[in-house]
Amino acid sequence: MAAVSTATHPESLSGRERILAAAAQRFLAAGYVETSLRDLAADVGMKAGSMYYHFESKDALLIAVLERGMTYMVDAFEEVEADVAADVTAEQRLAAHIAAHLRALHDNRAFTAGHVMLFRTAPQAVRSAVLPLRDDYESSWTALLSELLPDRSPHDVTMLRLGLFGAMNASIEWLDTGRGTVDRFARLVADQFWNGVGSGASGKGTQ
Amino acid sequence: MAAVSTATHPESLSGRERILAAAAQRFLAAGYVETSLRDLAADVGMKAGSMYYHFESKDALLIAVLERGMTYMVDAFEEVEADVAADVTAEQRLAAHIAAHLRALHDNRAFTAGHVMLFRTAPQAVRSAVLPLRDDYESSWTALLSELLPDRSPHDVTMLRLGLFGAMNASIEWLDTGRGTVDRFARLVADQFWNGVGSGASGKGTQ
DNA sequence: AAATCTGTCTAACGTTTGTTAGGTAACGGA
DNA sequence: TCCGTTACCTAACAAACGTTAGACAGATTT
Repeated sequence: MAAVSTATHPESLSGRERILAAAAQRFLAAGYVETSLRDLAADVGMKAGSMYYHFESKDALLIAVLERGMTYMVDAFEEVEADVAADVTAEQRLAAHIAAHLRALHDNRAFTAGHVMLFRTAPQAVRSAVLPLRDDYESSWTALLSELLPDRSPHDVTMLRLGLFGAMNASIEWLDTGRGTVDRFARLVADQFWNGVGSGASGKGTQ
Repeated sequence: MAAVSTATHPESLSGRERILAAAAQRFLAAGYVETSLRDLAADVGMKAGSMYYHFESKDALLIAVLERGMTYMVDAFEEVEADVAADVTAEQRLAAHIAAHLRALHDNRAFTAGHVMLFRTAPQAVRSAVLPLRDDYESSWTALLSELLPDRSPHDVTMLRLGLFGAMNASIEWLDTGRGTVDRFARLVADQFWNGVGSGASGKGTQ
């Protein structure tokens, strides 16, 4: 499990943690290149040069942010696998994972959403540094979906996973944070993904 | 630095068009800020200053790219509405729109995918310039889904649309271009969205 | 032939950027 | 008391950026 929630007591954190939290927020809001180290330093009450005591470069700072973001996601996935009862249906198990993914995404928005938004355009060196963790998470999901959908080809499973990721991850662009909202969207996605939207009866039963 | 392969007949296009095409490609591949006007000029065999004869600023160039991208999408939508037969089922009509969206997305990848990837992080002035066109497209889809899913609340319809957009648009990050691949993914998305993935019979009937 | 328009180039400007070298105050252990 | 470590600051560096003004060749128009 990773570090503490930075949201509450910013002044009690070490310099390194404060930089990390501010960086995640600014990177997500404004993008990596458009965030200057001078602005970032001002956020935590430092001067730009001082941050090189904590991070060896701007790229290293981004790597730390992206890695923490992905760690949150991996932890959330494993937690569900550990907690889920043995007798749940496939639909329930999938719904639990969808809810966990979306909660992790919005709870530590700066880091996790940062990862989703920034990975693609990050410098090559940064991408390959973060890739292993990312691959871990993706293959966890692939394994899960393969197990739940035994009749589907591996190729279909991959595409379904990518489609599901797209639907969930895009929510960071429009979904207002708030547990109620996130959980509601999670139920909608899970129901839609499993039962579709066309059948007259939309599984509102689990309300 | 290496020059980018410009579309088909680069030398037959006007200077303005060549700049536009190269900009769309570079913006998508590398991002807006990380693309310099000097690199861009080199792509079309010019010097940076010369491009100010065609565009009044870098922002104006981005606006032109984003607007063209969204225009492609709007056109694709209207074309389906015009062509679709009167007696098709709701599922078929939706499938046609999904296929059209995905085809438009991948056919003019530089512009349309550019729009999807770049809008969120574009400078405020750019975003508000492109917003009207974007809103047009989104409300077309909202209207369509409301009509196809009369039992759903407007709020659910909006969320379903956003989820569907997320699933489709994320494909520009991983789907290898190629008509066959795109159409196959379109069928998968349409079937999954309408019928879900849980029912033992996965509507492979339309193969 | 003269004048105008078109499309490009050169050369520079002011600004901002990531990064580094060297300094300094506070503090804890020997 | 001396020493080393921790955590910051100051000041500067070279490079890259968007943008502009002015010049210039070729075509087109008058």
